[in-house]
Order: sequence, then C-alpha cells, then structure tokens
Amino acid sequence: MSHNTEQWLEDLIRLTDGDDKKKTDKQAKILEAAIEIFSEKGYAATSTSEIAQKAGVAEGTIFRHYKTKKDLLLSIAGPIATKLVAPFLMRDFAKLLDLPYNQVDEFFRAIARDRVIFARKNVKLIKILFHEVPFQPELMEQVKGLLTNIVVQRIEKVVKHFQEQGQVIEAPPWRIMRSAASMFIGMIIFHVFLMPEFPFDEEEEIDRTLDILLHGIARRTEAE
Amino acid sequence: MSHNTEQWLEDLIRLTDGDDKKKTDKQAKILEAAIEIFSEKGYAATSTSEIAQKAGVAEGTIFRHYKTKKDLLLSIAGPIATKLVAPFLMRDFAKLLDLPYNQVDEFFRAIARDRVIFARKNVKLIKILFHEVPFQPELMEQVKGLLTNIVVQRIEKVVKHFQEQGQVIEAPPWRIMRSAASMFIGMIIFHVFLMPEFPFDEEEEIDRTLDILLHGIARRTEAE
DNA sequence: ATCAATAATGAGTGATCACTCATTATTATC
DNA sequence: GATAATAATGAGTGATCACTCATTATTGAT
Repeated sequence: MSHNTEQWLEDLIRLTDGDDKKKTDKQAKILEAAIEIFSEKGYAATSTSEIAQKAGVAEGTIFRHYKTKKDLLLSIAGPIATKLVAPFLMRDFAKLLDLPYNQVDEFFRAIARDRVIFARKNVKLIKILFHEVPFQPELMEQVKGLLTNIVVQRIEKVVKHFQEQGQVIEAPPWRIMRSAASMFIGMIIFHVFLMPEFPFDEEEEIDRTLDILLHGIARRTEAE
Repeated sequence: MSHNTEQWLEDLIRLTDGDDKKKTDKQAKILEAAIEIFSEKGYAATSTSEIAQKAGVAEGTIFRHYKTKKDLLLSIAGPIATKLVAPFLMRDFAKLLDLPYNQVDEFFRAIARDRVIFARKNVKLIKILFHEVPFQPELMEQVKGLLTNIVVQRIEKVVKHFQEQGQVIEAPPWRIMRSAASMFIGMIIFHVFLMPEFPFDEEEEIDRTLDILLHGIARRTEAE
C-alpha cells in the first residue's frame, strides 16, 4: 500500500510536469498572453478579446483550444498548485525521519532554496493561483486536498518525530508547522513578490531566517 | 515638529474612524450589500445591479451616493487600511523605547490581541482590501505609504533600540521585522481566514507564538 | 496534385455591463 | 398645506462581454 501511494504521487507529479510539451505555436501564444494579462488585471477583469489580441490570434481560436474562459484559467492555475508543493510529495521526503537533526536542517535549507528559485521563475503563475483560489471552488478543493491530505500529514510526521527525540519544543505540531510556513512564505512573499528589487543574498537570507526559526522552536536547555 | 506629526496622525485616525456615522438608511444598505458581495465574488465579478438588488434599492441610487463603481470600492477598502495599522500610529507607540524589554513583550502581546479581535470583526473588509490592493493603484499607494513611511520607520526604531541594548540578535532590522510580521500575519491568516472553525485559545496561541518568535530573535548567550 | 482532416478566422449574437436621466416620491421650511 | 429641495426610481443607452459558426487557410497522406 505504501509503495502504491508513493507511485501514485510520482505519477501525479510527472503528469503535471509535462504541461508545456506538445503545444502548438498558437496555443502557446494564447497561454503566454493569458498568463500575462490574468496576473496583471485579474481573471474577472480580463476579456478574451484582449487575450486574443495580445496572443496575435483570432478570438475564436481561444475557444477551439479551451471550452470556456474558465477552462483557460484552470489549465493555467491548476498545475501550478501541485508543482508548488512537489518537493513535499517526493519519495525523498520520507527519508527525513532517518536523518540526524543537523542534516534535517540541511534538508529543509535545500527545499527552501529550491522553492525560492521556483517562486522567482513562476511569479505570474503563483500570483494567479493565489488570487483566484478563493473564488474558484475547483481550485480551492485541489489546494485543500494537496495541503491537508498530503503536505500537512507528511510534515507533521517529521515534527512529531523530532519532538519525541527532544530537539523540538513540546507544542501542537500544527503550531510548529504554521510558524515554519509563515516564516518561509513570508520571506518569499516579501523578497519575490513585494520587493523584487530589494537587494538580498538568497543563501544568506534563507540561512538566517531558518536560524531564527530553529532557535524559536528548539527545545530549551535552561532558563525560561 | 514631532508634536505636529503626532497630531496629524491622530487626526488621520479620527478621520477614518468616523466613517460609519451620518449614513442614510439606503446608503448603509448599499455599503453592507457591496461588502458582502465584493468579499464573496471579488470586485470585478460583482455587478452594480446585483448590489442594488441585495441592498433593496434601485440601481440609480448607488450612483447618487457613489460616482462610479470603483468609487464604491475605494470608499470600502480605503479606510480599512488605515484602521488596520492604527495601533502603530498611536502616540502610545513611541513610549515603547522607555520600557524595559519584558514590558515591551507585554506591549506587543496587547497589540497582537487587539489586532486578532479587529481582524475577526472585519474579515470581509480585510479580504476585499488584500484582494484588490494589487489591482487598484490608489489602494496600492495608500498601503505602501502607510507601511514604508510610518509603520516600518516606527518599528525599526524599536528594533534598533533593543539591538543596541543587547536583547535582540544583530541582524538587519528588516529581517527581524519581516520575521515578526510573518509570524503574526501568518497566525491571523490561519486562524481567522483559513480555518475559522479550528478551535484555539486566542490568548494561549498569541503567547506561544510570541514565545517562539522572541526565542528566535533573542541574543544568544552561549553555544551556536 | 488531390483531397480529406484539421486549424484558424472574424463577423455576428444575445446577454449583461456600468452608468444616465427624466420622472416620481419624500422630506424640510414656513 | 403650499413650495422648494433633496432622494430615489427604473427604463433606457451604448459599450463590451463570452461564445458561435459558416467560411477559409493550412497541413499531411498518397
């Protein structure tokens, strides 16, 4: 069963990975234009005629490839959700439990670095995803499913493991997880989305932020 | 000059405070309906006819009170931005520098509690604000102005003060501020917006979250 | 070169949009 | 209660919307 689950996950990731292959020239142009305008003005404020114009195709061509305007949105915003949490779905993630704590540190550092780079490469897609999730029930379900059923369960296991080993303070795992997520998502939002021009050393920033977090959740040895 | 600045701030706050007084019955209904639908479907996807219907007024009545649909949005989303950061603008905030560190702790705890309650009372308004800020240049300017010119400057002063006194690690103040903001905004987003049904003791949660943060940014005494 | 299949077109369609304005209802003043 | 001022109305307006479909262009196989 465990093997089956893992296999299913790998399939899921591979499936969403290959979304930029086998696209005709026109279809690629449509996607590119839609991503651009959706991220700039929002889905609801974007007209299909505007997308067609920017893509350099006739409006009818859009509806040959996508049944409706919402179809176009979902084909853009859907896959990015899975890709966003992909590292937590990988087989490697389970190996975390066998590592000593200082190497876990290193492991999360690697994931953090990878996700910052990913965010930087997919700014517009992530903007669209976050903006539309609250208004598109299909997206909402997909994101909820990914987070609660897979990501949270897996990370919770890691947190509990290191609480038992005495390296992490006794607290509800969800508070540890929420704190960690807040710190890193906060960092990415700040440096990638809010202040992309603000100069910062990526490595240094991740290390120092992780440092603050790890000291915050470390089991205390003495006073206080 | 200092007194003038403070006075100006107090005026600003008082100004935005009195936005729910002196509204006719119909106008109040319009605002109420608009807030409801804007927060549910987003500004661009909401029609003025729908607002009129929900408010129980004629569509023309909306345009008697608000020049345009965007006018209506700004009259809703504008004031909430100032109210959101109001505690950091108050005269009391400057007194922080004279307090010993443990009382600063208590001070921020009070602000955090107050803001959680505020968020809970203004869920829909805050949703609208956050959702529309990226697309409405006027809102963007207002928020940027509030944050960079006032809030950040004031908090930065506090951080530097306690870095000099040796209670906070040596690090760029913006990293300390970003970490603190991430932790608390993350907590509010999680408990108020994402999982409003999730049971949690507000006092306890704020205390424990602040605990993690303070240990994270505390000057270290010994190893590591 | 022919022809069938597929891709692309863009004028057209009814619905809906934000907003207007001539008309009617309500309120305030004396 | 007459009059003026203000508030509210809702049918109407041109613009724009997502989407359709008959027609034309392109492609691939032989």
